[in-house]
Amino acid sequence: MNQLIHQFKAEFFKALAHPARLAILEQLRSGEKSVGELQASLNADQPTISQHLARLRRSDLVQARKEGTTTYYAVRDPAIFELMDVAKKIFNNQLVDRQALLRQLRNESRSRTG
Amino acid sequence: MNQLIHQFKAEFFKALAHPARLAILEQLRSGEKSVGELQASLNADQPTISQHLARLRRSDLVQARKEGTTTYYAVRDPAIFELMDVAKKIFNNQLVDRQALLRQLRNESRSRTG
DNA sequence: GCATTATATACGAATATCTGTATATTCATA
DNA sequence: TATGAATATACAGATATTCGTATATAATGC
Repeated sequence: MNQLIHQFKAEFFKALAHPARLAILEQLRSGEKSVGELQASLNADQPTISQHLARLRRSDLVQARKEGTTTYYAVRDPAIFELMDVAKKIFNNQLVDRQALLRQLRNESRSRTG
Repeated sequence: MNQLIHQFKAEFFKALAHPARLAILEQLRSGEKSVGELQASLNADQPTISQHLARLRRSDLVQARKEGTTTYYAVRDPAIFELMDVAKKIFNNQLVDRQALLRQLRNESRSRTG
């Protein structure tokens, strides 16, 4: 595959590569939220939230809708949640693997010493 | 969801957030590859490849298997490919949206001027 | 018009990541 | 044990990201 495509995809993953932005996307699972609502639920300060939202906008992960003075954000493509679910699955698999490894190490040390 | 979890997940996405690393993972779709093979197909220099592989190892995305002096790498969890496929889908959707937008802009300008 | 509320942007310092180059390690083999 | 091949690590300069703070914009009600 093309190097340029990988460049674009890397930008996409960079947009996801921050805890605050993942938290924002998680909040948006239940539908659109205003900046103020996001600010309250993540308890971060306002410019921080706006900056992360700008980053998410830059990669077209979210879209903004203005109503008077408040801006509502929503994810642009619900497939993003699908992506986050697969990521969660990978995460859980890793945890299971490590637990199995720990169990195995415990057993080996028991049979060596006992 | 917990801030610590988001921290871990962000680390995971950071591991994906580089064109060279995406290219490596793409190569590993067809099975394990040695460092030399990866180096050849991505045509990057050897320390670069090893460093990116180290980053992928750090997030447990790949596993290494040594055979004599060569190291073979493989993805640890095939769900990673599932993740990359979903990312590709999101990408394609974005492209479709932009094309539709362009078409719409063209039509509007035609009906205004013609 | 003025104050207020909600959100966005600017900017610099701190920190993290990347890139290239040099060097180290590990293994096989003569 | 000296050599070469394959891979890994160290490190420094360049670049990018983050974080906090200050300021700007935009809409609303008085």
